[in-house]
Amino acid sequence: MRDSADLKKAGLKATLPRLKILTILEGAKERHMSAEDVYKALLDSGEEVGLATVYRVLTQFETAGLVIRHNFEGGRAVFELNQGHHHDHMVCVECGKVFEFYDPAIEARQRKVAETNGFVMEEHSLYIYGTCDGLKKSGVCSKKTRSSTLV
Amino acid sequence: MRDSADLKKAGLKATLPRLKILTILEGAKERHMSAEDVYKALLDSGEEVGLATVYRVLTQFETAGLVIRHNFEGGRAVFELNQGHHHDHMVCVECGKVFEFYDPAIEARQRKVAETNGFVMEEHSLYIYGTCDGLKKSGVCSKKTRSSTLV
DNA sequence: TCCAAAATGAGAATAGTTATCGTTGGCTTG
DNA sequence: CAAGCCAACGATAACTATTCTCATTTTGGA
Repeated sequence: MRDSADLKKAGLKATLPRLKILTILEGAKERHMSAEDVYKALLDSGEEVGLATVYRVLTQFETAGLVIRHNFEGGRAVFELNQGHHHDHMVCVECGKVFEFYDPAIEARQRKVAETNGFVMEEHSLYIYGTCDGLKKSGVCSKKTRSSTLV
Repeated sequence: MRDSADLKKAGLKATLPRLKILTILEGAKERHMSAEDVYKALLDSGEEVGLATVYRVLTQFETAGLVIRHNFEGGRAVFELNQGHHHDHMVCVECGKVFEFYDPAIEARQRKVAETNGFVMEEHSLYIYGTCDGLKKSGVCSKKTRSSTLV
């Protein structure tokens, strides 16, 4: 559970809007939210926070390492709390759900490729797009209209 | 060298704007161009093509499999001619240059991960962001202001 | 050559995001 | 505990990338 101490540690004042946004990110059922999603969640819980502030704070959180920004297909950025352990993503193009995975072999090969080419890797992103058919059978994929949810 | 035959094979009329755009994509020094880049290149070579047409045609080319669209960090889409052989990308955050690579082991592991999780993979994208220090020594990295070129 | 259908170009419209600026609030000092 | 400074906020304007609209022009076949 993050609180004002985490904000101060990140060099940010512990203001009300920042704490509220942090709370939303922690309590959300979907770990990956767009700025708009966070804004709507705030409104739904009766909080008065401007959209501009949401964008501003999310960017500050990203800079501070508290959240990670993703640019999935579609041009809309999504954010997730940085839980410390790196992982990659599989995005279902049918239902828009995002699944996380970690593969040591892939990580190792990426470092190898960068090194071999004299490239100093700062970060990397790997997204697998497809349909969660197998998962769908178990009720996970709710089959919304394609690309309506995927951002 | 692509020509009107390739367009017809893709189910597209061989119109002048389409041929011009194809020519630009083939002749460009940078294989990865944004719609704006293509538009400017057309103007520079004295061609009269509207920006809307560039966007429209690039999307049609993508659908037809002639080009591949990438969403690098920064929210701007870039396009490259589809040369048939799949590859991933390393993007230099200093000079904006894009390097391509192909690693069979990574490809195999990705398929494995998708399969293991009951996920039917349609496509995937792997981007490594960093600095081409080693390459820079050999004069490849021109060290422009950071992120001005990277899109 | 003629025509219908498809494509184009100019500009309006949209979506997502960032910048501006007067007001508010957190926090330190007295 | 009050005062004040500066960072942060909220509303909204501005911006960037992209798509849509629609009147005009091309393309490719009859």
